Amino acid sequence: MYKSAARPGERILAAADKLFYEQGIRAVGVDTIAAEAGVSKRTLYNYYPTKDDLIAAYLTARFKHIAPSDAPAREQILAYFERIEAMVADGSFRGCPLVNAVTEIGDRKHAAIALAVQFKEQRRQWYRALLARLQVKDPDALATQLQLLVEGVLATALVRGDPGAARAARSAAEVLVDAAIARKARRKR
Amino acid sequence: MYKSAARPGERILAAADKLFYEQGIRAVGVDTIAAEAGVSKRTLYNYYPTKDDLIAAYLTARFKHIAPSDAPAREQILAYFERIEAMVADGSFRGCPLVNAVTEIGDRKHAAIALAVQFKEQRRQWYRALLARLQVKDPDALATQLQLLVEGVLATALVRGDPGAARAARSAAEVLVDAAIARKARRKR
DNA sequence: CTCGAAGTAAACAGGTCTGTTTACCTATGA
DNA sequence: TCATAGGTAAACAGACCTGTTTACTTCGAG
Repeated sequence: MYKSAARPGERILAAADKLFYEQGIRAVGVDTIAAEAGVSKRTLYNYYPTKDDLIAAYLTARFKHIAPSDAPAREQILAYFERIEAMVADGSFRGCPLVNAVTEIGDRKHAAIALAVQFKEQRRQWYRALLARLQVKDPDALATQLQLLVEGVLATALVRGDPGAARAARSAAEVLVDAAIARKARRKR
Repeated sequence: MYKSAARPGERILAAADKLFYEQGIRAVGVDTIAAEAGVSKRTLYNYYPTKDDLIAAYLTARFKHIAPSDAPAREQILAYFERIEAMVADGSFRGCPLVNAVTEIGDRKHAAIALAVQFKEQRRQWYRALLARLQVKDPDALATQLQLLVEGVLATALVRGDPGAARAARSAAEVLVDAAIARKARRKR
């Protein structure tokens, strides 16, 4: 490994990200991560005192906010499904890291579970805000439904390895959103 | 453990089912399963020569066909979401065993992955047949979409532990199915 | 130039895992 | 009666896990 490609902390996190995601949190030992990062185990434990700390850092680092955009709300929502399709299609897709972590961890009090709940809710609020701009009747409920489609795509693509599910989800989202908009229009009449 | 509650083979499978599902496949060792079943490790390995065999048996045993019914197709579809809501609500829900297995296993050639793909497809065909009875335009695509909602509920309930997602999925399914039926009717006009 | 921070390599402790083996026990049917 | 199939209990092999420790090296700032 190239010693000075990046600082040790970053190399460790990059190695953990790669291995945890590809093989699973429980399947990868810290020895393997240290080797992949080109770092001694001592150094690894210097940066992340326990494996759980490294897991939490891995999950935290993976999720950033969606960049806000001025594009029409309906297009933003549908574009998100296309982004997911691209993610799923590139071959290395192995499911949602947060859901996987919840599956693998078991202990409901682990920091990773709270992180997952928090992130999923944040994403749901992103939908909710866009739907509010479309003035649909119940943006909260519809946001939940759109997110169910997203989670469904992630799980299905994990099992089947096929990005077709993402397209199906996009068109389902279209139907749901347009039905909600139509209902609003009908109400206005 | 009561020695003659059932035959060893069944007791082992019951113990594996409980522990694998509650704690995860990787989290549970064969020692633990043998102890829970009240059986020596020797006997366990007599019935299931490797842990992988036991995993495959666990997953196979969990999934039965849906009992065929003469109820109206639309009602059957919606009732399925209510069954899932009940599953999710009882507190011990820990996600879909097949999806969890795929997450935990990693090796795409493991028998469990083929089992998961096969079962999910079988379930999708169940939807497809019901939708064909409703004479919607594209039963195949809609079947996929309904299944995305189901998978979404399972994943979301795993993370959030909340059965509300199942109700949201039910009403989304209602909108999707009714939109497809309406489209058919419009075509006929 | 020297001192200290940060790194390496490698062994170690104590635990768990899968799977095997040994020695013994017990019930049943010929 | 007694052989045998099927069971128990417990130790064992060999691998891998997390986390610690020891002894040595490298390098940059004062």
